[in-house]
Amino acid sequence: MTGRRTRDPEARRAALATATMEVIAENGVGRTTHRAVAARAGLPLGATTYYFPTLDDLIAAGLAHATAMLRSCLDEWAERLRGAPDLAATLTELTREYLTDRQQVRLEYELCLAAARDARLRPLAEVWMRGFTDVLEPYVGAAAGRDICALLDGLILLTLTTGTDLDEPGLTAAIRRLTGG
Amino acid sequence: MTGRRTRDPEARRAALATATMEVIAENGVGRTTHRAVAARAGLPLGATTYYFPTLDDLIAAGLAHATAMLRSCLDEWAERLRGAPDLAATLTELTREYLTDRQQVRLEYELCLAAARDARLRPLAEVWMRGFTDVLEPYVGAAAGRDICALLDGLILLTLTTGTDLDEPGLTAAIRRLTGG
DNA sequence: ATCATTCTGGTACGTTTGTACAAGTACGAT
DNA sequence: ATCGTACTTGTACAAACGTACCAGAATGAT
Repeated sequence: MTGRRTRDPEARRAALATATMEVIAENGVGRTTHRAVAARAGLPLGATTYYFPTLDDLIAAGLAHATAMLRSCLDEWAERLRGAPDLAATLTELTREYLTDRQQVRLEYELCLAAARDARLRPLAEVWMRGFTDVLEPYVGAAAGRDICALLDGLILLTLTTGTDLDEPGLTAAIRRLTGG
Repeated sequence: MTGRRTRDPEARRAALATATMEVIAENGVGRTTHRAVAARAGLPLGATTYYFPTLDDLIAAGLAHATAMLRSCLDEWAERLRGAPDLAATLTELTREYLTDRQQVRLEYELCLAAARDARLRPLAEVWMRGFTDVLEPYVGAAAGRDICALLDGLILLTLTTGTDLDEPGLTAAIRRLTGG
């Protein structure tokens, strides 16, 4: 606790990671540049290379920050599911809420695609992929958990690419079927 | 049928679209450049801007070419399903085969993400999204068709990002559950 | 107070980028 | 044969790129 004002390296590092995440969500990994990140963070260009030697490092930091957000999102989901009387209905509602921030949703798929192309990023992508099935597992078992996760991912992708809305009753029914109900 | 040898504008246009598709699959939409496409097509740089005024046009042509391939892929799937005794098992087998070419799979998700970012590309993405559910609809109905499509998309994404193999028996069982069997 | 260290911010470099263009070549119509 | 049009290709250029670097300011240790 030093009460700094002018200098705060950790805050800068975090600000750069956040800004990178936002640029990735907006422009995609492939169009993420030092200058765009610096501008969004309100920091000079040199700050990006000072804290992250290469562009790949910067992007990895942005994606890591994104997975940290996803993880906290998962924690919230886990808690909401804990006391839920109707698992399928609750999952549907959570999905609906998740879809309100399309920027964030795009980010998730940017992460997946980046991990598909660069194996070093796979641990990050698995936080989301495996993390969600782990949340579901106690309720429905490992197999159904993975299936439901896949179903949600696919439906989210569908609404994202077609710009349509989620068919909530249909989703609830599908989840029930997958749980063997 | 003119038997040209030296000049063939349509062949060049097609070669550029194909090359663009390949570059997108390898590097992603965001890292697709005129020069990379020209090099892969074995054509001079100027050819890219002659046939496609801007980079966006070139990329759109590459994605359109990709959807054309996806459509023919869908046709093949439709035919294989037509005489299949066991729908779920056949779909699992088709998915397994589809996953052998990861480059092509990545391309599909590049298309989805590009469509999510640029509404003008949505008609292309819908060829795949809706096309597959249309193939399934006669067998399982519209709702289950969409759910199975989503399930497959999600599982394909999972295997793509984690680098793992498909759980074939699990997929077959999940499809059976979604069809109400 | 001094000093080594760490952080800051601006500038600079060589490369790669999208796009424009001009000079030249092939081809269909006449 | 010739002529206009369509195609070809190499080159050019300004902008943006990743990265390197340096002079200085702030900081903690002494």
